[in-house]
Amino acid sequence: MMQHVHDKIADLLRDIGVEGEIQLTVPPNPELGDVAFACFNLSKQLQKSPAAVAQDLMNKLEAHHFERYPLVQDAATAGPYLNFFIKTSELAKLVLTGIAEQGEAYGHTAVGAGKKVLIEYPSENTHKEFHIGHLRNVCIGNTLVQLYRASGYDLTAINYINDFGAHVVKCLWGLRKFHAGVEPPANPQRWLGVVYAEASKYIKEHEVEVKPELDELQKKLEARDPEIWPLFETTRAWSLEGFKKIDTELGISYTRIFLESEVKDRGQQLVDELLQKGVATVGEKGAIIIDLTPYDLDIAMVRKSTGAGVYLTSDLALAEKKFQEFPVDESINITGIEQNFYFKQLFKALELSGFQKKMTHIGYGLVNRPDGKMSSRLGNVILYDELRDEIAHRLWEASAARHADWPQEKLTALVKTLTLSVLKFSMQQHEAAKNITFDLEQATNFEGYSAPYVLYVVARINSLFKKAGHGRGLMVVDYDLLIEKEEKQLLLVLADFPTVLQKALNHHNPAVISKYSFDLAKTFNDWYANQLIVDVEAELQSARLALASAAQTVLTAALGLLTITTVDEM
RNA sequence: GUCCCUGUAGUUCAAUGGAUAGAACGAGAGCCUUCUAAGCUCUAGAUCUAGGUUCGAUUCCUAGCAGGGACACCA
Repeated sequence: MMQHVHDKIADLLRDIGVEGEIQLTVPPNPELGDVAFACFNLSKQLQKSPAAVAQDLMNKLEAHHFERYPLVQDAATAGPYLNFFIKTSELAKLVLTGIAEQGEAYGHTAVGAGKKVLIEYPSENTHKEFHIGHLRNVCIGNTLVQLYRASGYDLTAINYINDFGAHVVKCLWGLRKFHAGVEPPANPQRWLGVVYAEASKYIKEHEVEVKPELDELQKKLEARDPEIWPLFETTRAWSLEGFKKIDTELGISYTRIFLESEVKDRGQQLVDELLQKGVATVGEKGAIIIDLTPYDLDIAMVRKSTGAGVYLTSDLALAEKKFQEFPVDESINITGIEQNFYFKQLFKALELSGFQKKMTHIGYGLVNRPDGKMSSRLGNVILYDELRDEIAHRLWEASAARHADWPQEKLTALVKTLTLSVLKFSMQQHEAAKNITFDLEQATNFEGYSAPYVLYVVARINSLFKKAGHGRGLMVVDYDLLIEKEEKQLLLVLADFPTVLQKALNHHNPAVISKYSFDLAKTFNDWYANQLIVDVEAELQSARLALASAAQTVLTAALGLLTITTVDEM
């Protein structure tokens, strides 16, 4: 939409003799104009000062130019810049009719039409806890799924669960050593995480003595030895059920779960094949490796000296299997950035094995605490359940205080939606690839850059319509009545949404959407605080409600991409 | 030791090489006899250091310092 405006201005600039690529930006201050054209490049070509070039262009602008481009109302120079003012009523017509026609599909494109993509997340580990790092993975993954689909891609989500690694061995070992015959508590998935942490700590401190036991246990597990297999299956089911519950709560829907245990044997076969082909070689202590040093990727181990597999072993087979089951053009993995190097190795190893599919790794930043990093071993991880319950508790207090007259069920429903919105927003409000510091106090502050701030605006707009007794159908709107500067600012923000969506996709960064939703809400609040919307005469009311409605549509669409549900009242 | 990422207000974060470096929280001062005050005004407050490239550097390059991560039997 804003692209359309820029195209028109670029056309106008060509009419007055500007050649080549035209880049337009936004002036720092609306007083200066709505769209800026910087004259630095032209100044070089023409051997004139940028300010003189801007002035020359300005002098060439005549009345008939503005007649031909009704979106452009006026222009002015400001030093080296030629700034354009957009006509609010024309912008309103363009933006409001566009949004009314497209609804929540506003901003969607077809750039990915005909392309099949597989996205793999959140890839939990059984027998471990589910903490807010995993939550961030889920939230970012969910949004990328929405973004790809909104851009026309045929996207399939899968989940590769690691149920067969050394972490499982440690947990099972710990269960037998410290909790033999113990009945599991109410949430066994979470309990396994505790046992894993306990076992890891013990193993770290007694490595030399217990190492042989662990190696032995891993061999038995991979051989499906009946001595350990039933315990494995029982406990794995606990984890899988727990994860399924969380996944459902957070709104993930993948079409297939791959388990490491179902591909590991094939992975071992592939290692043998790679040995024969000479891609893999025997390294230190008899471990099997792929030498990636010619590619500056060190050495990748594909089988331990004990004969047991590692992640890479299984990942080779997974790649083979998933492309067989899903004939896609590209496969995307979402994991923490600490695996960036590992994925470079994996992709190179696959390439050397003869794989020729496009594979992308998206690494998201870790979640740290204000007092340092989270680690299972330090026992300071923030668990998903605990965080959710704490946020729900604080939201309940705030909501109950505001709505003393609401029945319990209504409050419960509100708090449930708000809790998820807060969780999801807090995980996506900063650049995806960057580590973030998670502060509970900040996450439970429902003012400013937060989900409740944005949701509040949606509720406010509902309230406006309720007060006006006005339907949402296509209103007859006199766009000439929208003349206030706050209205223009709001229209400009609305017009920018399609660009924002593209940027978020290109950078694999949901924060672009979060930031936008906040900016839009803030721009609306500025208007709301300065202009009456309902308590004005009928025609003006229609025009303003149409604008409010568009703002609500776009806010809902933006939040929808973040898989955040809005509320009617709060 | 090698490689990757990051250094911006007290704190958490923004800023395709461009105009006066933006927000939010926190601090201080205000605004509900107008549509939801989970809101809105106003004030104070920052680019790690030293060089370089450029008309112009938070952004690009080099070096240093600081933090994080990864570097074959961990996941």
